Amino acid sequence: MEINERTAHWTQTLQVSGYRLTAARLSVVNVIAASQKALNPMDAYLLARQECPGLGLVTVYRTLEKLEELGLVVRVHAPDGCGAYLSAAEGHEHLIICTHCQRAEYFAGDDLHPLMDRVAAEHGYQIQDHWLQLFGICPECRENS
Amino acid sequence: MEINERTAHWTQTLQVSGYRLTAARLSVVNVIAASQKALNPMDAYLLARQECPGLGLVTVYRTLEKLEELGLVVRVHAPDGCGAYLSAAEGHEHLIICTHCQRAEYFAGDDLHPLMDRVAAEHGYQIQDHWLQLFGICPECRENS
DNA sequence: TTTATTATTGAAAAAGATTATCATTATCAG
DNA sequence: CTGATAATGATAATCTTTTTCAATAATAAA
Repeated sequence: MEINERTAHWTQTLQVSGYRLTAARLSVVNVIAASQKALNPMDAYLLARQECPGLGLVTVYRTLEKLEELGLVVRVHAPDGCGAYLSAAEGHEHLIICTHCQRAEYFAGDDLHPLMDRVAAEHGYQIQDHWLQLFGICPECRENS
Repeated sequence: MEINERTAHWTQTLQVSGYRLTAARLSVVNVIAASQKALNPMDAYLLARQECPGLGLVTVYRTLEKLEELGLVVRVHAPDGCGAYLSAAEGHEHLIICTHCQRAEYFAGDDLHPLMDRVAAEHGYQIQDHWLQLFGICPECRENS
């Protein structure tokens, strides 16, 4: 999705959901929607402050919470931290994350449902969700090292 | 692996690695090695205190850190928390975790290497690691609800 | 066994990250 | 414009994890 399209979608969703469009909130929306990298609250705070100088870190936390609740962003879990956020995928996709710079991309994987059904049957679990994530070094970071 | 076999293996590995075998450390080893569930430091602390009453929470953190460094336990990441530890699998396997009770089991999945190679090629990432985790309700928790 | 070395311990404090409180401000419907 | 109130940012409070440090206990050497 185009960045402008994404920010438009997010602001509209916020508005439709009864949330107000404030300068602080929009600065966080812009930063996250435009980022190719998973950002933690402090990252997002430092970037968004360039657009909204008075911004408080607490507002970043609150905005991320709302965006997640609306399904617009997802929290990214990685070996070195679990507090970063990324624009949500369209449809369910899997993630590949750069362990150097947190650049993340979605990919459409194999259909895991046969596997999930098999494991569910063999172990007796009722499966609710799954994660498939790859970790590695992105092309850009490979060059810079 | 049998629990006794596992604790023997862990204590031996600790010793061979130059670590001392203390009552506090062994109580944590016993608790984690015997647990079917992923335990966070506080869980492990409360259980291990039954065997070693004077135990301090800090020692649990330190012991888990060493066990992880030796590859004997792994840190489990889940939507509701990323600080729990589980006995490591023998060989690389994937995880299925109960979102109610943290019971976790390993399973041998499909070979993901073809997928990983494809994604690596398409996105230009040099892949280092991957996670495949399923989340659901274990048989026991299903009965109790 | 006894002793010396030093890794380990637990308590307390510190640091970091996240959440709650609250008076002030700003958005938006009317 | 104006009023209702959602949202803000500063501060404080929580919670988790790490650091510090003197006392203790495990191990190797005598």
